[in-house]
Amino acid sequence: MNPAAANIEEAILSAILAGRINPGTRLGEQKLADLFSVSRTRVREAMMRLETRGVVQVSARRGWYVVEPSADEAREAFQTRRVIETGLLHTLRAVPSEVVKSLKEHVAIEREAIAAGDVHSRACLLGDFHIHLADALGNRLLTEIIRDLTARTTLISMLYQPTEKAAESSHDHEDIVAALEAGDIPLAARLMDEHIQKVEAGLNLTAKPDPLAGLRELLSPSTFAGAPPSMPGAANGAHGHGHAHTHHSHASAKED
Amino acid sequence: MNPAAANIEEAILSAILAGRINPGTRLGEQKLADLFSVSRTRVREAMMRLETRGVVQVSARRGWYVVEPSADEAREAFQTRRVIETGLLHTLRAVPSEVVKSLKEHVAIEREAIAAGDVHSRACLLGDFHIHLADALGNRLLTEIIRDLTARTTLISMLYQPTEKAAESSHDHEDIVAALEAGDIPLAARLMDEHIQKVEAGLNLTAKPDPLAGLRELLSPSTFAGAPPSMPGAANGAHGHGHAHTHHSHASAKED
DNA sequence: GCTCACAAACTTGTATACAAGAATGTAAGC
DNA sequence: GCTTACATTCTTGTATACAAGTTTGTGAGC
Repeated sequence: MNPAAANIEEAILSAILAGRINPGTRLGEQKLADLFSVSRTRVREAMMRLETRGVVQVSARRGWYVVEPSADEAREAFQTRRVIETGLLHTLRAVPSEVVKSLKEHVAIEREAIAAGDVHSRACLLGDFHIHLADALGNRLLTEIIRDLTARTTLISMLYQPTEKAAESSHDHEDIVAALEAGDIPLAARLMDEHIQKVEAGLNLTAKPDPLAGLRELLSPSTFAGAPPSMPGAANGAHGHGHAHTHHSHASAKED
Repeated sequence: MNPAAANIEEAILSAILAGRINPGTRLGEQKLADLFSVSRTRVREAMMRLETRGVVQVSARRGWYVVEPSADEAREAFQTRRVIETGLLHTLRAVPSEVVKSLKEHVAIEREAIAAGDVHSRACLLGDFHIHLADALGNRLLTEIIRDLTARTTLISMLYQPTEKAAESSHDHEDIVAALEAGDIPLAARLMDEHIQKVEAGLNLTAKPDPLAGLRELLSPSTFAGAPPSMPGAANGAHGHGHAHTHHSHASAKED
């Protein structure tokens, strides 16, 4: 595969996994081409690959956009994750001690990031746990599948998750690792199942994603100070920033 | 997505699933472009997508080739299928009666094809069973993942499977459906696990795929009659077609 | 007769030019 | 002042031309 195109692909995917790119973000071909110092051809190649992997979409002659999964797609993604990750644990007969060890280390790093209030790496690490688990088994194919799925669920969380529950997720991870260490694989599988269901249940899938989310963010109170005078078309009720809307998107909303 | 490119992609994928394309087959850009009456650009688009999905590979300035999975990759693919398909069954609490019904119909069609000796559609249907099962659950994402995996395992079977075991596979399918109908989902999951393991065990993964398989086929006895006279470089031992080689590839070797 | 070096043909890799359409800005009409 | 029609600009869609490399074919030399 082309190294340059692979770089772009990987850069975008890992940015999504890290919660640095919001769903709905527009990815212009020329801008990416300039940024990576390659021609549009390469960028298009990377984008088409990402489209196949389900993380971006093209709108004809308008541009490439990071996907904004619908509620239905969100349910499918979570169901698929449950199927695969519990299936993974069920299939195992024993977990190698090195794997348990590296998972414990991962959880420790998670806790550290949470304790330190490091929102950014925390979000990244929480999603990474599952990838790490698959990776530890040495099945590259399965790892890649879970990685793509995690990118999806990360975006979903950013769209539908109203609150942060990082500590809780990390606690779940800890329990799963403990069960694995104790050799109680059915328990681990059950915990994993419950964990993913819990995360899904924490989402507000009835609230449709707000197509204006990006704009609203720009109009939030903190940025009002620097706003240009006499903003035209501020056809809003006068509640300052109120806007009774159940949904709000925030940068590092990833939870799992 | 581009309709023309999507057609090419789908045509190639379903040909693989049907066992009509052998692993290692070369897919020239220009030839495909002529065949589908599109430009190379579109063909390349489809090929890159298929590469992302793991069914073709490009060899620099030589061409695109249908993948020939290594023994390691074969193990990964089967492990992944076991994980996902048993996970799928384990996750279920109940199976809707319509799903059972459509699965029974599918198995009936399988048996018919086998009884009629219809090698071609039989191979296609056997792989289709699993896709059908996923599809019946209405999860498009999961269906697509299993579809791609099935393409992989089909190619693997064509490379490593020395014998045909179609009837056996269909019998397994029947048992699985029976368990589902009886509502005994854990049993169905166990049967599925055993089924996939059995298919994998039926492969000869120690025998390295023969890079000359395609050539050997062309030199098989049946085609010898019409062979051009005084074939140059027939540097073979004089055993007619013997060639003590553990592996031989045949067109419709798909088993599952 | 066999091997090796060179040339020709063929195939993918990449960039670029231009076409087609969408979004935006502008001005005329009511 | 507001709406609507049109022109402009920006972005992707597509094809094509050429570059780069691989394979095949040919002939000279031993």
